[in-house]
Amino acid sequence: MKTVSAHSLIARPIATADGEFIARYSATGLAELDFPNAKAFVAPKRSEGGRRPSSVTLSVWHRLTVAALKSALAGRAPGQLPPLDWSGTTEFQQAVWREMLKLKPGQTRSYGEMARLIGRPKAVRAVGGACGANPVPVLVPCHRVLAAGRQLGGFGGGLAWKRRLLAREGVVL
DNA sequence: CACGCTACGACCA
DNA sequence: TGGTCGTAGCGTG
Repeated sequence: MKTVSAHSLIARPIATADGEFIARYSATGLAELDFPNAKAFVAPKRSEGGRRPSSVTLSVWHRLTVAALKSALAGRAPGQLPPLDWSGTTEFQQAVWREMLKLKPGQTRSYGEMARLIGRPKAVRAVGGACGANPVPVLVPCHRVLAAGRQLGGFGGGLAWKRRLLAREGVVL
Protein backbone atom coordinates (compact mmCIF):
# COMPACT_ATOMS: atom_id res chain seq x y z
CA MET A 1 0.00 0.00 0.00
CA LYS A 2 1.54 3.23 -1.14
CA THR A 3 1.30 6.46 0.75
CA VAL A 4 -0.05 9.46 -1.08
CA SER A 5 -0.11 13.00 0.16
CA ALA A 6 -3.31 14.98 0.40
CA HIS A 7 -2.53 17.28 -2.48
CA SER A 8 -2.89 14.40 -4.91
CA LEU A 9 -6.57 14.67 -4.13
CA ILE A 10 -8.71 17.04 -6.13
CA ALA A 11 -10.26 19.72 -3.92
CA ARG A 12 -13.60 21.35 -4.69
CA PRO A 13 -15.20 24.03 -2.52
CA ILE A 14 -18.84 23.81 -1.53
CA ALA A 15 -20.48 27.08 -0.57
CA THR A 16 -23.23 26.70 2.00
CA ALA A 17 -25.10 28.97 4.38
CA ASP A 18 -22.75 27.62 7.06
CA GLY A 19 -19.59 28.52 5.20
CA GLU A 20 -17.36 26.91 2.64
CA PHE A 21 -16.76 23.20 2.98
CA ILE A 22 -14.06 21.51 0.92
CA ALA A 23 -14.55 18.12 -0.72
CA ARG A 24 -11.47 16.16 -1.77
CA TYR A 25 -11.62 13.35 -4.30
CA SER A 26 -9.31 10.51 -5.24
CA ALA A 27 -9.68 8.24 -8.25
CA THR A 28 -12.09 6.05 -6.33
CA GLY A 29 -14.35 8.54 -4.68
CA LEU A 30 -14.88 11.19 -2.06
CA ALA A 31 -11.98 10.89 0.33
CA GLU A 32 -12.45 13.84 2.67
CA LEU A 33 -14.88 16.55 3.59
CA ASP A 34 -13.54 19.50 5.55
CA PHE A 35 -15.56 21.86 7.69
CA PRO A 36 -15.32 25.58 6.91
CA ASN A 37 -12.08 27.01 8.25
CA ALA A 38 -10.81 23.54 9.05
CA LYS A 39 -7.23 23.36 10.17
CA ALA A 40 -4.54 21.91 7.93
CA PHE A 41 -5.52 18.38 7.18
CA VAL A 42 -3.38 15.40 8.11
CA ALA A 43 -3.32 13.16 5.05
CA PRO A 44 -4.23 9.54 5.59
CA LYS A 45 -2.47 6.79 3.69
CA ARG A 46 -4.14 5.93 0.44
CA SER A 47 -3.66 3.09 -1.96
CA GLU A 48 -4.63 4.81 -5.15
CA GLY A 49 -1.22 6.06 -6.13
CA GLY A 50 -2.20 9.63 -6.90
CA ARG A 51 -4.58 8.74 -9.69
CA ARG A 52 -7.30 11.26 -10.32
CA PRO A 53 -10.89 10.86 -11.40
CA SER A 54 -11.83 11.98 -14.91
CA SER A 55 -13.45 15.38 -15.06
CA VAL A 56 -16.76 13.83 -16.01
CA THR A 57 -16.69 11.42 -13.10
CA LEU A 58 -15.61 14.18 -10.79
CA SER A 59 -18.50 16.42 -11.75
CA VAL A 60 -21.01 13.62 -11.21
CA TRP A 61 -19.57 12.82 -7.79
CA HIS A 62 -19.35 16.45 -6.79
CA ARG A 63 -22.95 17.09 -7.76
CA LEU A 64 -23.97 14.25 -5.45
CA THR A 65 -21.77 15.55 -2.67
CA VAL A 66 -23.14 19.07 -2.88
CA ALA A 67 -26.74 17.90 -2.86
CA ALA A 68 -26.08 15.46 -0.03
CA LEU A 69 -24.28 18.03 2.07
CA LYS A 70 -26.99 20.66 1.70
CA SER A 71 -29.67 18.16 2.64
CA ALA A 72 -27.69 16.94 5.61
CA LEU A 73 -27.03 20.48 6.83
CA ALA A 74 -30.77 21.08 6.68
CA GLY A 75 -31.36 18.05 8.87
CA ARG A 76 -32.68 15.86 6.09
CA ALA A 77 -31.47 12.54 4.67
CA PRO A 78 -28.57 13.09 2.29
CA GLY A 79 -29.95 10.95 -0.53
CA GLN A 80 -27.47 9.20 -2.78
CA LEU A 81 -23.84 9.62 -1.79
CA PRO A 82 -20.88 9.54 -4.16
CA PRO A 83 -18.58 6.53 -3.71
CA LEU A 84 -16.43 6.97 -0.62
CA ASP A 85 -12.69 6.30 -0.69
CA TRP A 86 -11.82 4.64 2.58
CA SER A 87 -8.50 3.28 1.40
CA GLY A 88 -5.79 3.57 3.98
CA THR A 89 -8.25 3.17 6.84
CA THR A 90 -8.65 0.07 8.97
CA GLU A 91 -11.35 -2.60 8.84
CA PHE A 92 -12.41 -1.63 12.32
CA GLN A 93 -12.91 2.01 11.37
CA GLN A 94 -14.86 1.05 8.27
CA ALA A 95 -17.12 -1.21 10.31
CA VAL A 96 -17.90 1.71 12.60
CA TRP A 97 -18.53 4.10 9.71
CA ARG A 98 -20.75 1.62 7.87
CA GLU A 99 -22.81 1.29 11.01
CA MET A 100 -23.10 5.07 11.26
CA LEU A 101 -24.39 5.28 7.71
CA LYS A 102 -27.41 3.27 8.83
CA LEU A 103 -28.46 6.00 11.22
CA LYS A 104 -31.26 8.20 9.98
CA PRO A 105 -31.64 11.91 10.76
CA GLY A 106 -32.64 12.33 14.36
CA GLN A 107 -31.62 8.79 15.24
CA THR A 108 -28.80 8.59 17.76
CA ARG A 109 -26.76 5.86 19.41
CA SER A 110 -24.19 5.69 22.16
CA TYR A 111 -20.59 4.64 21.64
CA GLY A 112 -21.38 1.50 23.60
CA GLU A 113 -24.31 0.65 21.35
CA MET A 114 -22.18 1.16 18.28
CA ALA A 115 -19.56 -1.18 19.74
CA ARG A 116 -22.19 -3.84 20.31
CA LEU A 117 -23.66 -3.42 16.83
CA ILE A 118 -20.35 -4.11 15.12
CA GLY A 119 -19.86 -7.17 17.29
CA ARG A 120 -17.13 -5.77 19.54
CA PRO A 121 -19.05 -4.97 22.71
CA LYS A 122 -15.94 -4.09 24.66
CA ALA A 123 -14.27 -1.91 22.06
CA VAL A 124 -16.14 1.10 23.32
CA ARG A 125 -13.31 3.55 23.52
CA ALA A 126 -11.95 2.40 20.22
CA VAL A 127 -15.30 3.31 18.65
CA GLY A 128 -14.75 6.83 19.90
CA GLY A 129 -11.41 6.82 18.17
CA ALA A 130 -12.95 5.64 14.92
CA CYS A 131 -15.57 8.37 15.09
CA GLY A 132 -12.85 10.93 15.49
CA ALA A 133 -11.01 9.51 12.49
CA ASN A 134 -14.05 9.85 10.20
CA PRO A 135 -12.78 11.68 7.09
CA VAL A 136 -16.26 12.51 5.79
CA PRO A 137 -18.13 14.15 8.65
CA VAL A 138 -21.78 15.20 8.30
CA LEU A 139 -22.39 12.74 5.45
CA VAL A 140 -21.09 9.87 7.54
CA PRO A 141 -23.03 11.00 10.58
CA CYS A 142 -20.58 10.71 13.42
CA HIS A 143 -22.49 13.54 15.10
CA ARG A 144 -25.31 11.07 15.85
CA VAL A 145 -23.10 9.05 18.17
CA LEU A 146 -23.49 10.33 21.71
CA ALA A 147 -21.99 9.40 25.05
CA ALA A 148 -24.05 7.26 27.40
CA GLY A 149 -27.05 8.98 28.94
CA ARG A 150 -27.51 11.17 25.87
CA GLN A 151 -24.57 13.33 26.80
CA LEU A 152 -23.01 15.17 23.89
CA GLY A 153 -19.61 13.47 24.00
CA GLY A 154 -16.93 14.85 21.72
CA PHE A 155 -16.61 15.91 18.12
CA GLY A 156 -13.59 16.45 15.92
CA GLY A 157 -15.14 19.35 14.07
CA GLY A 158 -15.96 21.11 17.32
CA LEU A 159 -18.85 20.51 19.67
CA ALA A 160 -20.72 23.55 18.37
CA TRP A 161 -21.09 21.77 15.06
CA LYS A 162 -22.30 18.59 16.70
CA ARG A 163 -24.92 20.50 18.65
CA ARG A 164 -26.03 22.43 15.59
CA LEU A 165 -26.34 19.36 13.37
CA LEU A 166 -28.31 17.47 15.99
CA ALA A 167 -30.59 20.42 16.63
CA ARG A 168 -31.47 20.62 12.96
CA GLU A 169 -32.47 16.98 13.09
CA GLY A 170 -34.69 17.65 16.05
CA VAL A 171 -32.58 15.83 18.58
CA VAL A 172 -32.97 17.03 22.15
CA LEU A 173 -30.18 16.31 24.56
C1' DC B 1 10.69 -3.34 7.06
C1' DA B 2 8.53 -6.11 11.05
C1' DC B 3 7.61 -6.54 15.37
C1' DG B 4 7.05 -5.35 20.44
C1' DC B 5 5.85 -2.09 23.83
C1' DT B 6 3.71 2.00 25.62
C1' DA B 7 0.60 5.65 26.12
C1' DC B 8 -3.60 7.48 25.13
C1' DG B 9 -8.56 8.39 24.40
C1' DA B 10 -15.11 11.66 21.21
C1' DC B 11 -16.31 5.38 26.84
C1' DC B 12 -18.89 2.97 30.51
C1' DA B 13 -20.55 0.88 34.79
C1' DT C 1 -11.98 4.56 39.30
C1' DG C 2 -10.41 1.03 36.66
C1' DG C 3 -11.48 -2.24 32.82
C1' DT C 4 -10.89 -2.52 27.83
C1' DC C 5 -9.09 -2.25 23.14
C1' DG C 6 -7.80 -0.13 18.62
C1' DT C 7 -4.09 3.28 17.14
C1' DA C 8 -0.07 5.96 16.78
C1' DG C 9 4.56 6.60 17.93
C1' DC C 10 8.95 4.89 18.97
C1' DG C 11 12.58 1.89 19.66
C1' DT C 12 14.94 -2.44 18.28
C1' DG C 13 16.97 -6.14 15.08
